[in-house]
Order: sequence, then structure tokens, then C-alpha cells
Amino acid sequence: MIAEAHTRLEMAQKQAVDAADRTASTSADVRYLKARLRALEARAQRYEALKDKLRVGSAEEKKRARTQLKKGRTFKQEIRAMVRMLLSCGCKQDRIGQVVREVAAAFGIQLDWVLSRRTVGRIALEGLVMARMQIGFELKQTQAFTMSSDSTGRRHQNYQSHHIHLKVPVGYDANSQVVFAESPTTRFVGVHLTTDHSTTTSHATWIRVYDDVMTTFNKSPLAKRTGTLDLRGICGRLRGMWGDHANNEKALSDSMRQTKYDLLLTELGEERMKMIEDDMGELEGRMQEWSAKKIADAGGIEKWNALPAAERAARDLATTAAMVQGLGVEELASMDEGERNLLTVWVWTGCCMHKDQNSFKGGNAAMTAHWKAIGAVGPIPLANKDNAAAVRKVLQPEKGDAPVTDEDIKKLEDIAFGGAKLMALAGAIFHNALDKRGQGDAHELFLEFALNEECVRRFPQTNNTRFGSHGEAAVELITHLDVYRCFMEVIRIRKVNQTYTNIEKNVNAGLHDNPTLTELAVLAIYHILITAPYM
DNA sequence: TCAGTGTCTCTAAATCGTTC
DNA sequence: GAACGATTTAGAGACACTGA
Repeated sequence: MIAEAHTRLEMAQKQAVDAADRTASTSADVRYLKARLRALEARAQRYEALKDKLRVGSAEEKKRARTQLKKGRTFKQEIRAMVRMLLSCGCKQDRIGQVVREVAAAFGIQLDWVLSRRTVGRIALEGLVMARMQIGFELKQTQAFTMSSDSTGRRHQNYQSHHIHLKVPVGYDANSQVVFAESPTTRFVGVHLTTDHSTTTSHATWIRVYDDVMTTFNKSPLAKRTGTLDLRGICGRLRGMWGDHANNEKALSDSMRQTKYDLLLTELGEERMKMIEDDMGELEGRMQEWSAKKIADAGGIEKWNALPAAERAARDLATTAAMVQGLGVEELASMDEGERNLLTVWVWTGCCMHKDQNSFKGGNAAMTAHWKAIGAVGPIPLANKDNAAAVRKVLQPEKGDAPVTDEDIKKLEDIAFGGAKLMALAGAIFHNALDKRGQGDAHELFLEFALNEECVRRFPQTNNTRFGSHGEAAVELITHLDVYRCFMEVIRIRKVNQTYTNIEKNVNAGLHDNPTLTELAVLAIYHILITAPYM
């Protein structure tokens, strides 16, 4: 009985496997046939297009149309530039040929062909080569430049963006000398996918950026005329770096500075070496000195001799490099201070946006503490036992829906007051980060009516992470204080029970509290005088 | 003959639409 | 909202065509 059951089970399993195989095979056939069908449909479309082609104009007209856009078989530079412009505007590669044909038709030129997607792709690639050529040429010509980068993550992938800032060459003067632009220009040099956010990886990615530029530029006829570019030359012109205030950005700056310094020492060392090559006595003395150090580092002549040949060769190489660098240090030290500074100067600047954020936050903290210091009546508290949960949701969203403890209430009473906190609560009502919450649309419509404007800006997103939003909100509330007071009243009377929610009650109270409004005015003045002009 | 271009094809990723 | 398949979009290799 059991044996029979086993046999039937085996048969059933075999049948199931066969059925799965047949299903997989059928699915593959279906996919293949669908792909063939699409290919045939595309072929039919091309056939129709070919028939249209034959109908378009006389041979003379076709020739004229062709010579307008092509030089021989090649599309003219103007067309290629237009393709890149269309790409940068977001036009699909597949559609660009049709767009060009339609535009040409609008100007009375009947084209009997369209640019293929493949050609559009190639023209886009040309753009990359041209960009690298241009950057290479500008780096070759400029006297000094700085670089900056930042990175971000998307779907757990790290991306690093790169920019350089330099006075670009704009032409030649009467003596064939390069003329540079008055003010520096920022050049985008690419976004790269990186394995992580570490300083080592960021540094290596920058070197790759320069390497790509050098490789392309150095292969060009332009490089043959103007001279090739190398990392030593690039770092020699590099004067500094900027980034945000993250520690790794500062470490990256230090790392680039070290690269610049090492390459400088090598260059100076090699120059010094050339100078002393004629003086055999000095050269021999130097070699002996470094050779003795090399053997001492290995632990004596016996241990040196016992080292494998490859290890000795590597150490020889390192010793030579160290000797050249040593000569470089001497050469640098022998220079006058001005010359030395010019070669080694390095400037690091952090992001002024972060600085402004820190100033705003610090200034606000000092201001809110000052009421007590001068013994004046400060702003009204915006949190109490009844509304603590609602206020905490805005001011401390990370705590979610966790129960509000007595300790939470006390903490909120201590921190939830003043202009900045009022703006955070106002943002939750007038422009909530979630579309479904708050009074975002009503706010917009009411302001359009009250200010008699066709289109008003949404309330600054203090409810979201947006730079300068609290300053902007202070300006907005102080400028249109009466309108906002009126709007709060409208919010209340539009409801069936004509009452405020807890947050609305606090915002309304804040808009009528003089100390709170005083803070608001101070923050608005700071935003107008400091943040807006300098950001 | 050669360089520029077009066509076909395969592949991968993103996006869209449907179903549960 | 997740899962899945279909569709769209793009990159790229191979090869054919064609005008200079």
C-alpha cells in the first residue's frame, strides 16, 4: 500500500515537473513571439516611412534640404548642438529626429529622413568628449582654481557630484596672450556612483574625474598644440576646496591638499636632482646617505641581503621617491616666503548655508534666553497639558504617536515658545508636509483674495526640512499679520462647531502676543539683512 | 577606402498598469 | 500596497550603406 502510494507520488511529482517545464517553455515562446511581432510592426512602420520618403519633393528639393543640415554625410555642428540642447530639455532620444523634421518643415524644409536614435546617442556622447576637452583646456590655461563636491544617497547607492571654479579663458589679446573672464565660472564635472562616503573613496573619485579629463584632452589635436595636461599641473593650480560642514568633507580637503603637497615636493625634488646631477660628489653623498638609511630601516646589511628580490626592488623605489621628496623639502625651504606661499596656499571653506543655519539657530537661542536675563515678560508658552501631543507632533515628529509623559509636557513647556516655534506650528497649518493635512489650499485661496493677487506663494515649509524657511515665514507673518489674524478667524468660523484645534489655538494666540511678535520681527530682520543677501 | 550614419539586435533599468 | 508582467527608454555592439 505504502509502496503504491510512493509510486503514485513519484509519478505525480514527475508530471508536475513536466508541466512546469512545458509552462516555462511556452512562456519563453510567447515572449519570443511577442518580440518578433514588435520587430515586424516596427519594420512595417519603417516601410510606410520609406514610402513617405519617396513621395517627398523632387530630387533637387531633397538635395537642397540635405545640404541645409548636412555637410556630406555628416550632420552640421549647428544640428548637433541643437540635438544636445533638445536632450538637455528632456526630449527623448527616440523623438529628436521627428522634432528636427517638424521644425525644418515649419521653415519650409522638407526632410526625407530623420536622425536615428543611435546617431542622437552618439551626438550626446560627443557632448561628453567636448565637455572634457573644454575642461582640460581651461585647466591647462587657468592660473588657479578651486574644487567642490557633495554626495547624497538614493536607494542605498551613493552619488558624488563634482564642480570646479575658475576664471575661464575667453579669448586672446593682440599679443596672442590668453584673456581670462573677470569673475570665476563654475563648471560641472560630473556625478559619479561611489561605493561609499569615505574620504578615501571620495579622493579616488576626484582623481578619476581628473584622469578622465586628462585622458580625453591629451589624446586631442588641441593638446598637441597647447601641451598635455598632467595631475601635477592640475594640482599645482589647485588652490583649495569647499564643501559642507561634514567631517569627511574636511578630511577630503586635507587629503587633496596632501596630494598637492606631495606632487609639489616631487616636482621640486626632481628639479633639484637635475641641478646636482653635474656635481657627482654631492650626488654620491646623497645616494650613500639614503642607501644607509634604507639598510638601517631593514635591520642591517644581513637582513637587507636576506630580503626577497621583489621586496628589495620595492624598497629601492620607495627610497628613491623619499630622496626626491627630501630634496623637494629642501628646495621649498630655500624659497622666499612669498614664493613658497604661492606654491602651497590652500583654502578650505565650509558651506555658508550651514553657517547661516547655525547663526540663525544660535541667535534664536540667545534671544529666547534673553527675556529671563533682562527680567522682562517673555512670549507665551505654546504647549500645555491639553495640546502637548499635537505640539510634539510638529516639533518632535520623530517621537511619533508614543504616549506623552509628564516629563514630555514639562520639556515642551520649556522649549515651545517664541517666534521660531510659532513658525513651526504655523507651517503645520498653512503648508503641511502632507497634502491632506492642514489648510494649505485654503491658505493660498484666502491670500489671493485678501491680497488681491492672482497667484501667491505657498507658506514657507517650516514643517519640512527647508533652508531659510523659518526666516521666510517670519517675514511672511510680520508683513501680512492682519491677513493671517483674519485667516485664523476664517478657519474657525468655517467649521461646524466653530472651534480651533489645539495647534490653531496656539498659533492664533501667538499672532496676538507682543513678545512672540517681537521675536518674529527680529528673525524677519535677520533674514532680510543677512540670510537673503548672502545666500 | 574610410568615416559618419542607419538598422537590427540584445540587454538593463525605470515606469506603467493590472491584479489580488 | 505588494507583486508581477508589459512597455518605454536608453546603451551599446555588429554590420551595412553611402558620399567624399
